Amino acid sequence: MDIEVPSSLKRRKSPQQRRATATLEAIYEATIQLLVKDGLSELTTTRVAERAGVSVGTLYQYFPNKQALIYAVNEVYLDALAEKIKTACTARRGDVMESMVENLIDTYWQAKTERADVTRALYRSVVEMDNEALISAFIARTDAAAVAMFASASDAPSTDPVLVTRVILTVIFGAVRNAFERAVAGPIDDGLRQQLRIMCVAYIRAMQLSDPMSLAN
Amino acid sequence: MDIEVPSSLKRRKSPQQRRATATLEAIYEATIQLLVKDGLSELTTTRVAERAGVSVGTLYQYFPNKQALIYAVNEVYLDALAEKIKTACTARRGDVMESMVENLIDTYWQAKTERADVTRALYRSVVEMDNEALISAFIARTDAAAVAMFASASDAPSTDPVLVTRVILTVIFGAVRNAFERAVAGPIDDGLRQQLRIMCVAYIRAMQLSDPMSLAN
Amino acid sequence: MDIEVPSSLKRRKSPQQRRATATLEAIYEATIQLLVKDGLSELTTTRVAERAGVSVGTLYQYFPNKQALIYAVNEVYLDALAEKIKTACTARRGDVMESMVENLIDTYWQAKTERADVTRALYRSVVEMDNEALISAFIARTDAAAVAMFASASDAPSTDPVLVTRVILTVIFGAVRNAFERAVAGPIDDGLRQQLRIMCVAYIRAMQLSDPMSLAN
Amino acid sequence: MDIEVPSSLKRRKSPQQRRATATLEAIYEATIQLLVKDGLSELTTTRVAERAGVSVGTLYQYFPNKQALIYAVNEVYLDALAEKIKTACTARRGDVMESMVENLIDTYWQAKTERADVTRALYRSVVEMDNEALISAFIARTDAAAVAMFASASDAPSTDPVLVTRVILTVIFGAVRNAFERAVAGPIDDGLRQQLRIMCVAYIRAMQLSDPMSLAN
DNA sequence: GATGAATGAGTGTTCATTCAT
DNA sequence: AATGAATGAACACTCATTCAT
Repeated sequence: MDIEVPSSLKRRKSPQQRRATATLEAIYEATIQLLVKDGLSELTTTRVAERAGVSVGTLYQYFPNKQALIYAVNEVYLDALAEKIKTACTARRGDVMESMVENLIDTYWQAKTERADVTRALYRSVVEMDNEALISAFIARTDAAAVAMFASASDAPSTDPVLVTRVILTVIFGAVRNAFERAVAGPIDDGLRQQLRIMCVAYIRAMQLSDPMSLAN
Repeated sequence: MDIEVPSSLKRRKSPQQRRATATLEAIYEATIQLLVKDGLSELTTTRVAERAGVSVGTLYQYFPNKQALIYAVNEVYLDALAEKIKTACTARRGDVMESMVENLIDTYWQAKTERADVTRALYRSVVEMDNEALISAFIARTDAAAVAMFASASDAPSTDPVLVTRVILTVIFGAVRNAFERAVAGPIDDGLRQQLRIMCVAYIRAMQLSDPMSLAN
Repeated sequence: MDIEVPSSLKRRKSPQQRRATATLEAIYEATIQLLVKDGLSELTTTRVAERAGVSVGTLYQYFPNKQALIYAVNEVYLDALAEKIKTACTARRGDVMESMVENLIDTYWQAKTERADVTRALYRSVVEMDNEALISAFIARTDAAAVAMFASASDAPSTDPVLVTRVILTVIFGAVRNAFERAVAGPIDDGLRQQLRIMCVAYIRAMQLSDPMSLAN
Repeated sequence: MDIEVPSSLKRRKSPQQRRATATLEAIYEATIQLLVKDGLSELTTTRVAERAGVSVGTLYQYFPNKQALIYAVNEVYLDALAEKIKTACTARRGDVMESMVENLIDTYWQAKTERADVTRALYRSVVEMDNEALISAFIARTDAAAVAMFASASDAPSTDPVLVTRVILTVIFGAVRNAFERAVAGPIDDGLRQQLRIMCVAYIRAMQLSDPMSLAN
């Protein structure tokens, strides 16, 4: 189920010096800016280096190839996103299901929405083949965090909590992405968020009702 | 709201002779096959022509540029998909909400799933800029069809049927896409479909209950 | 000195039927129009055929290749021009040198100027290699006509009439071409014509004076 | 009156290192050689790079496109030519008209004649559209230099010195070009030069005589 | 005779990547 | 370590020409 990070995509050197970190940062930022501005097809290593204020040679000191650069940018983005979700999930441990889902939706929505242009740009850039590993990793992490959270719920339905969790995440992640596609370039329809909360809550209740355990109460 | 089809993407000539139709068909098929096999980044016009058994020149007689080819393939795919959904929606007019959603989910799921590799390949190929027009058109058509269907439901909730419809479609389309991303290359988890039905039904019931009209009864 | 017309540039069939003549005419006209409008580099056989209202196949029935088409257009143009000059030269036989030159200048000037855009377009299109044969032929014909005229002059200088003639033609043809280059796109400076007349007349007088024969008088 | 140099034709980088200068030199030389050998229509960027001993990529580092390459070659040629003329004009300041014209003719003739094959090749290559800017610039420079020279003549005719100058240059430049066309591939008829001198001198004398000022003497 | 779809060699141009300085 | 000039494989696309209908 896990997908190995292809070794050809690994960063070349870890930035141990302060200068290196700054350079790396500049390269990331330049990449994202260009992705937002012109899209993946217009992105060239030369252009990235130029905007980052370094030479192509330097860029290649940090990344073995273009692919790895895009991979890294997505990795940073998804890592941060996964981290936010994980934090949010940890904070709600022991709560009731409903507030858990609502919080989950809000966290994800907020994260995706606050820099909509970047979100859109990266949605498009992930297409490249080997980035699948990234997505798998992201999904694995978020699944784990959410499963742990929901399992700790005081009103957790006994029926297959993993399935329920996965369904909820699939719906949230998917719906948000679709919302981005619907809003070609403009702002994301915020009405959807409220409905998503209603829907997920309704789903949880339905699962709780169908639960043999809950009948006992 | 509508996005014009960029004229630069229009097909060059419509096939009027039988031979031309066959040629066009072969080009579409070749494109899809290559997209499935090697992905968008490996797709070259020469390769497509080769596999289609025609010369590059011929390919360019039908499509003004590579972009237009990919556009056309996606167009055919999305048109067929939209048509299927429309037909399914029309068939269920006057039914109750629940069976409508379930049918909608099954139809879409079936369509996306029966040639999973093609679905995946096209999900990836749509990235290219101007294909947004296609997606917008697809969304507009399916929204319209679904709105009409749900409006005809005997138990339609009076509250904002357009919103409800849009939410449902957003969730279905999004969840399915996410499911494809989760299943890197393998088969799509069919368990999700059942849960999606449950969730949407639960959502509809919730909407009906919150409906001021329904309280009257 | 004479350059053979390369056989590969010969027209394929002589238009014996009325229809053929009309077609040929249309092709010539279309070629010139396109040359004027977009220049040689934008000229394609398909485009010419299209504008001429025939199929490419038909065009190739009349011309073995694109080169031959351009050759033919220039040939028609230069033949007509040479003919005009010849006629003008014949008409002035027996006249005095001065009025001969003036008439020659006016005739050439008029011919080149009345459709300046065509003149310019053809100046540019002649570049193509094999068209040199055309120019040589044109020069040979006009030289001959002018030599015959000047030789018949009542005040012809005895010194090398061929040389004098050639010089005069070289200067006239050259100066006019240069005038076209100076007037990038606008009208040709008509002041030059008057000066050209003055200059050629002055030259002739100078030649007559330096003439040993004339000293005798 | 002035024509801007189209920015698309500008050289990409000016050579700052010694090696770069050598490379640029090699590219120019290769272009001219190929132009002389096979003409403009056979000139391909690959061929040029090959002969210059560099890769196409390198060529494109210096020139944004093929057009710009041809432009640059012509520019170098015309700049050098204009410079020669300017120098010659400056040197003769204060002289009498006759020796000025004769010197002008000889200078131009010499410059055009010493590498006749290159001259011929470039005459043909200028055709391409935007090179008009070059010609305009060349004409402007030479006009200015010649006007300044003739104005300084001790026997300058008072009547419209600009017109006289322009006429003389038009005739010289034009006649030389026509001489090249007459001599398809062989050497240029040197007899013409002598006649050109006679003609221009005769013209100047005529202008001086017609001059109201000169009657006073 | 006329048509125009099909051909495919050929061209300009890009851009990821390397490596001498 | 950093640079950026050089590389050249690869690609999209054109267009003169042919030939089956």
